[in-house]
Amino acid sequence: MDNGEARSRVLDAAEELFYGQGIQTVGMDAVRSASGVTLRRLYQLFPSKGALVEAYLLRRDARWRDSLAAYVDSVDAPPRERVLAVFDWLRGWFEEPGFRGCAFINSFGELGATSPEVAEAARRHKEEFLRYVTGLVAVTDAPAPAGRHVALLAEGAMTTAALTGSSAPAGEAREAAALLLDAAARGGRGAPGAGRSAPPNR
Amino acid sequence: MDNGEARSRVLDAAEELFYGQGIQTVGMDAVRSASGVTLRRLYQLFPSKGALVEAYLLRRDARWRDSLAAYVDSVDAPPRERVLAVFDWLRGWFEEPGFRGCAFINSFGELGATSPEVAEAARRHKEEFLRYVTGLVAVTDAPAPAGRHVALLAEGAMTTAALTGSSAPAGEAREAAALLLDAAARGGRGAPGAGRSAPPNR
DNA sequence: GGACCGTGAGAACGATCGTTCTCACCTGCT
DNA sequence: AGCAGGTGAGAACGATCGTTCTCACGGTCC
Repeated sequence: MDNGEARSRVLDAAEELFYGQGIQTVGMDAVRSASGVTLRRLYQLFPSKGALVEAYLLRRDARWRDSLAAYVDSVDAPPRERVLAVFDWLRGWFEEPGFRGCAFINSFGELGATSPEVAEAARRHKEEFLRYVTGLVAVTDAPAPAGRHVALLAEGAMTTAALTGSSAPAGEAREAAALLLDAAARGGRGAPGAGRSAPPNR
Repeated sequence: MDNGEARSRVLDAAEELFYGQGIQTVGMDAVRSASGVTLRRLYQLFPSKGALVEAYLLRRDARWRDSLAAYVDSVDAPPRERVLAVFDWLRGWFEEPGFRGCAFINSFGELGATSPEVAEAARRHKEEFLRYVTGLVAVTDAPAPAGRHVALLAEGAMTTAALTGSSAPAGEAREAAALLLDAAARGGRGAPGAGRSAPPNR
C-alpha cells in the first residue's frame, strides 16, 4: 500500500469516525484499526491528531461544496429554481444514513473554543457556503439581502434536521426560501426590476 | 455552605465552563476549583459527570426559554412585532460576552452520538422553542407553516452568529421573518383578503 | 552476501480524566 | 468527656489517550 492510498484510507476512516461520533470521542487507535494503516505510518502522514482533524475538515469542506455545486449545476432551470435546488440537495443529504448535522457546526461546538484551526476551518466553510448561495441568489431578481436570508434558512434546516432526525426541515426551508424569493417580485423593498444592484461583499 | 448553595455554585461553574469550552474539555477538577465545592461534595450532589451535564442542560433550557418569554412578554405590540421581538432578544444574546452559539446544538454535536441523555435534552429544547415560536406566529394572520419558517431562521441565526462572531445574523433573520410574515398578507397561500392591507413597514 | 534503511505490530510512556479512598478534623449528641 | 458521623483537602487508582519506542523482518544497493 503506497502513501497515497494509506492517506486516503486514513482520511476515509477519520471522516466516518469523527463525523459519526465526535472528534474527541475517537482515539487515534480507532482510526488505525478502522483504516488498517499502522500507527507509525499514520503519524508520519499526519504529525498529530490536530493535523488529521484539520485535514479531515478541509477535505470534507471541498467534497461537500463540490457535491452541492455539481447538483445545482445539473439543474437546467431558471435562477429561482436553481436556488431552491440547494434545498433539494440538502434533503438528499439529510436522508443519508448516518446524517448527523453539519460537520463544521459540530466540530466548532466541540473544539472551536480550544482549537483555532478548527474554528478557522468552520468559519471558512460557512463563509464559502454563504458566498455560493449569495451568488445563486444574485442572478435572480430578488433584492440583495435575500442571499443571506436563504443561507440562514439552509443553516437552520441543517441543525433542525440533525436534532430531530428528520429531513422535513429541507422542505420547510425550501418553502420559506421560495416565499422570500417571490416577495421581491410582489413588492419587497428591493430594487424593483433591476436585480442585483451591488455585489455582496465582506 | 449548605447543600442548596453548593448545588447552585456547582451548576454556575459547570455552565460557564461547559458552555465556554465544551463539555469533554472540562474536567471535574476544573468544576471543583471554579465552584469552590469539594470533589467529595460535588459527587454527592451529582453522582457522575453525566448527571452534572444533564442538570446543566436542563437548567440552561429553563433559564433560556424563560428569559426569551419574559422579553417577548414585555413587548406591548401587535402579534407581528412580538414575533420579531424574538430576533431582538437573539441579538442581545449574541452580543453577550462569551457567546458561543446554542449550548444544545453544541452539546448535541459533541455528545449526541454517544449520550442519549444529551441528545434527548437537545431535542426537547428545540422542540419547546419551536412550540413557543409557533405559538407566537399562530396569533398573527400568517399561514401555518410560517411558524416553522421563523424557527428555521432563528436556528440559522444562532449558528451563523456563533461561527462568525457577529450579531448581524439576528437583524438579517429578523428582516427575513418580517418578509415571511407579510408575504401572507400580500398574496401568499394564507387567508386571502382578510389580512391587514397596510404596506410593509420597518 | 552483507550492511542498511524503512516497515509492521504492538508495547511502553507520560499525561489526564472520572471516580474513590484516606485521614485528620470538626461538630453535635448523650 | 467521649463517641459517631460527616466534612475538607487532596492523594490514589484504574482507565484511556496521544505519542514514541522497541524489535524483528524484508527489501535494496554496494
